[in-house]
Amino acid sequence: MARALSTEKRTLIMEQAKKLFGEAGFAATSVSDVATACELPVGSIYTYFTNKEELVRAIVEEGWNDLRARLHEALATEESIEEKLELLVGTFFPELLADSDLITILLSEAVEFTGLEEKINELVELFEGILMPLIRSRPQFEEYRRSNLEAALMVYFLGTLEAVRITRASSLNVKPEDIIGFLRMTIQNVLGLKLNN
Amino acid sequence: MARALSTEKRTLIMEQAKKLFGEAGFAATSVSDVATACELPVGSIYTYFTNKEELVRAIVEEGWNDLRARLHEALATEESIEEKLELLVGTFFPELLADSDLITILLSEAVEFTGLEEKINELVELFEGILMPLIRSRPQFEEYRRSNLEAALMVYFLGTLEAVRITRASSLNVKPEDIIGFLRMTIQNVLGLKLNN
Amino acid sequence: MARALSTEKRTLIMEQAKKLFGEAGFAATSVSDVATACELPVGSIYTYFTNKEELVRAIVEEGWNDLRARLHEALATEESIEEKLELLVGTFFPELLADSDLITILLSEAVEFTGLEEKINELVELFEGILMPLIRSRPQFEEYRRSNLEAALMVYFLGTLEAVRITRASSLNVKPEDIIGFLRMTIQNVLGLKLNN
Amino acid sequence: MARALSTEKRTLIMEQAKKLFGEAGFAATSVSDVATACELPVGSIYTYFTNKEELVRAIVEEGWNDLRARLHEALATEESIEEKLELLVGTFFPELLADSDLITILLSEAVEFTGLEEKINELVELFEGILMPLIRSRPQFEEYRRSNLEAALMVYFLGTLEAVRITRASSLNVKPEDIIGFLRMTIQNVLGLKLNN
DNA sequence: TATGAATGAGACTTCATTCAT
DNA sequence: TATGAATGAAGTCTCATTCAT
Repeated sequence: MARALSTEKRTLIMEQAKKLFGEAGFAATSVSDVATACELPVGSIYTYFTNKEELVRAIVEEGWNDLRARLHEALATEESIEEKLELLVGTFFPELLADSDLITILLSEAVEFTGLEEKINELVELFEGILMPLIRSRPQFEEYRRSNLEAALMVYFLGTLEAVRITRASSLNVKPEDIIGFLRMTIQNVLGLKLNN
Repeated sequence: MARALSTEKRTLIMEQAKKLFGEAGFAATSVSDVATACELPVGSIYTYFTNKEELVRAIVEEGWNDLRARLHEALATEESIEEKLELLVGTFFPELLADSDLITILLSEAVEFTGLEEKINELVELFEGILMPLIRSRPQFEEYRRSNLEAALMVYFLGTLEAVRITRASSLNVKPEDIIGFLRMTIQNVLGLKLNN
Repeated sequence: MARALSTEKRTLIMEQAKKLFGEAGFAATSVSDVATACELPVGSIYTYFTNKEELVRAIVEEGWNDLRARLHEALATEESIEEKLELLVGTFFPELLADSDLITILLSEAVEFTGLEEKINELVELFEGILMPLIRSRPQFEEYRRSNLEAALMVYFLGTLEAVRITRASSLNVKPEDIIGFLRMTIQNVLGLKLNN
Repeated sequence: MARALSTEKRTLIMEQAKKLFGEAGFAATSVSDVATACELPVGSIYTYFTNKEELVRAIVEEGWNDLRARLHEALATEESIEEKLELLVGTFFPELLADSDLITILLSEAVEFTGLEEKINELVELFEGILMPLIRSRPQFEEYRRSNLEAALMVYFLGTLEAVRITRASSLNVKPEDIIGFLRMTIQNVLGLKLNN
């Protein structure tokens, strides 16, 4: 039998590519760059990925699936709205924000191969599902219901991601913790809930 | 005597390039593409701009300066916080959001040539300047002061821009008006101000 | 003891390769394409054939040998010139023309690996052998004898093959039957023989 | 003003490419090979031709157009069928057959980019136009009319071209003159005309 | 100043063949 | 014997920029 496709090699390629795409950008990183970083011949990249696009797609998809899987698993164990929101703000977002390469890739050029749109949609729907009972039960949220909860959630999510990307390689002194802090505060103030960190 | 460089040509180049960069992306648009769109020889691009980078830089800089100039001029005529905020939310942002090419360019790939960071900083500082008196005067905003007003503003601004970019070529049914609506509502609720549209 | 190479597999490979080489061309068909069409691993191709060239060679050689064997066998049972020619025109050529993949391979690119030249020579000699008695016996064929019977036969044979190849994937409404019809008519008119279909 | 596209360079590229495509085949000749033969950088090939396909296309088209133009011009000055046929057989075909690179290219792999089909069609129609009056006037050609004059002409034309191609790099002692001789003899015998060389 | 052909590095990708398993 | 991952040379093409005219 021939050598089996090496999971390690595949992982190595994805790691190195993610780093390079994140740091230098998708367009600015050549397949050769990736190969060099892996100390692998160029051809090998193509035994693991059909082409450059598939490579980004795989990076994003596997990164996101991983995050989502852990989120849904954790979510299943929590009952109250507060606990669920705390999970998002206390665990999911910190994890996501720590992965600035993934964020940069999600946000930049390759939107077409990256499906940012659908990922955001997913989060929006998840959040809506969590918040709906609350919103329905309180008349003062009427306005949110009528107006665009969707727009609001997009702004918060995308703003959070962008803030991390921009902040990253710049002199700005805003840190992921600050952003998480803001999100937590907003949830508490706007929804009138008390999260217990 | 040498003829002066034609302002018209320069403007034409910037317009066409902005359109192409916005629609297809900076990396995916060649200098020749720009020349073709202008019905101008490639060489001409280089008599007006040192290189491709300078061209984006100019597009972003002039677009932004224009926006900023009009904003500051208008701001000078308004006195109250409410009026100033209304100006931002009722005029500045709608104008900015209408320019989806500029937004796409600001946000994508070319961050390095684009100075998104400093533009956001500028807005943040402007906003802080407007809000500071209010925040100082009301103890319940204490929390905002300590925590990250900066982070908050970045999330709102960048989220707004990203939402427009993502929404643009996608099936999402969120529209610029919805986003503006959300911003206005947020200002009113969070700051306890009444904007009169 | 080592298992013998499977004849079935070898045949399968040759069939699929012939189809692909015929349809898409030798250069445009990769060894992997062949393997895929066979639902066989690439390596298998190389246990049956030294390399891609040997594969074409084998396809052509075996296809041709088969045709020739049947022709010679049949020819042995026929006595008269008329019967022999009828065999060629009524059986051999129709069979050959039905195999458009073989024809395409014989004629295209890979002439070097294909030995078209010698195949044509073979046919020419066979034909000359059949016709010589006739030609010698009739003074009006003098001209043919002096001039180039060889050239004539090459034109007829190669023209027939090319016509089938060209006709194949095109809008031309010439069909193999038409070509056979033309050959039969020509034999009758030029040689003054009556073939009885 | 910039340098004008050099006709000489374009011609040089076409000449070298024609030679290489003719000798080694289209697939076996790389664009780099062409560039090297021209002592030109690879990029330059692409300032004169969109891609490799366009290059063959241009070679074939210009070669064929040239031939055709001269043929039609000459044809216009001839009145009788005999003179017209003599022109074809005495001038056009010899010229075409002398250009074995063109013939090889026309016949091999690149049929798709080469339009052999339409070229043959053109010749067939031209010939039919010349012969029709003759055929209509003589009852013994009835058979030709019903059956496939088209098939016949295709076999003669394609056979002629193929014979030259095959003959070319092989040990066969059939020469273009022999083929032309055969064609002339056939015309005289079949049509009962006397061509005066 | 204006032009656009010229350049050549470098991008992505394919593929025949080998060889570890 | 069977497998199919590994390889790396080579192929086609693009493109920012220069510079002869």
